[in-house]
Amino acid sequence: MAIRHDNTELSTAVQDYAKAIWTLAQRTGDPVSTSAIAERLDVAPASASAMVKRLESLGLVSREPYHGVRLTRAGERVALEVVRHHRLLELYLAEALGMPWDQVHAEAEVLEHAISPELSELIAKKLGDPTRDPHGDPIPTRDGRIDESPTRALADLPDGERGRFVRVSDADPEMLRYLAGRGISPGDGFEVVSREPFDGPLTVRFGRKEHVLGGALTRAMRTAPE
Amino acid sequence: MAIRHDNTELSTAVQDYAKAIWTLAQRTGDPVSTSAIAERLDVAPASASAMVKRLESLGLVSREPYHGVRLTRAGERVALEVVRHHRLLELYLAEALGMPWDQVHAEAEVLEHAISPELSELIAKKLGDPTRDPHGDPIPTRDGRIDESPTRALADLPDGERGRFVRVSDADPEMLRYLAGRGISPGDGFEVVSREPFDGPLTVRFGRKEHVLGGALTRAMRTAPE
DNA sequence: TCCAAAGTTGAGCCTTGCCTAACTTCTGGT
DNA sequence: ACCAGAAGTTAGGCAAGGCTCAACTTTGGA
Repeated sequence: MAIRHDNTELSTAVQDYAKAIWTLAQRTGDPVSTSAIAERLDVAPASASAMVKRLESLGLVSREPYHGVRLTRAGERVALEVVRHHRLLELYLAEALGMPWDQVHAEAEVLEHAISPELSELIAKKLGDPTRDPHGDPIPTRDGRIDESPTRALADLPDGERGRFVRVSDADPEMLRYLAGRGISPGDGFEVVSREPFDGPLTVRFGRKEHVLGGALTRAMRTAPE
Repeated sequence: MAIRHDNTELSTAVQDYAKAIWTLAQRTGDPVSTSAIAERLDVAPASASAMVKRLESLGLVSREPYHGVRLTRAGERVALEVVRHHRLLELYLAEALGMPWDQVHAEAEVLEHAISPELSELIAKKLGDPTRDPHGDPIPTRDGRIDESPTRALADLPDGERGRFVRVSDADPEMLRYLAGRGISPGDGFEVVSREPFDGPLTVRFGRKEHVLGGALTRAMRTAPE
């Protein structure tokens, strides 16, 4: 039985499902529910159910009917390869080609399915085999490993807590623009100065400057201990 | 009636048909036959016939049943955009990323359908808005113009003729490797020293060195007057 | 003028990916 | 311990995209 080492024969839909399942499994490690997949990919639950069966027949997931789905090692490799492509591309487009940050995600979303493994390695080499993309997300290695130290949402930190802002979702260009406009980037240290009650804004100091940041934003911003 | 300025909504098959028709029309300018398209794309004539009707309904070709097909201006724009993408990508992959020449074509064949107009312009800018790709093929401009000065096959030149080797088909990696290995590149001047009869090899001088080149090769090598 | 080659049409197949509707299974609150 | 509602699955279907073969029509050169 041949083991698949190349995603090129998998439809982009299949790759997207693998990626979605991987992402959803990230937080908890638990099996991923059909409805979560359906919601994330914006399809009907029945469609997700059917596609998941397809992935199973491809050996990419193991499935316990009614109890969710997990990626097999093969499925994880597929997902990590897509994620690696995506993050390398984001970094490359922004850094080597000067593409505006808020366009980078959409472009990578398409190209991640189109580039060959060879090209992705050339890009990685050109970038000096980076381990993080511009959003602070870790880049899986060629052989399917990834640094997944857990992070906490900025919104969940108590007053006075210090930490390092490590990453922010790449899916919302607005946030990127907003943070970039304020000079805040992944890697920066910070201290939570104060928080308003009832999901109110946080006041956070980055370097010398204090910023007042709203709820949606501080929930998207992930932090690590200093 | 909206004029389409973006290929992204056209399937890659449609784009490939437009490109094929454009390429086939290059030599003669005459309408392109169904069988020529079918052969080039390696499908049955009936398939090509059907697809061509689809292109017609998209306004990309005008068709005279039984008498071939021509690209409309809109169709030509589509084809030229794909060709521009392809050639920019080839150049970029080879030059900026150091991808081996013989892989460049296959990679570009896929990516030409995936990159956004924005990315293609960033690439063009990075390359200094080049007018020729590594094979010597002219690169269409953003607005759909292309330098199409006619060329002659090296094989067709008489003894003693001088000229400039301007381009070679990018479809055959073998030829590229072979020529590169001998230090012959598009742009080089040459003189035909002698030719053997019955489709025999040509002896051609490039700079100081004389090379003996076979029929298939010298038919693929296009030349311009010095 | 006639016939072979080229082109077209018709019928159909297969894959992908999605949907809705109806059914089944699970789960938590009483 | 039960059962209602939530979550998941199956069944049936549809539309688009591309392709095939077989049979028919048109064309154009000998």
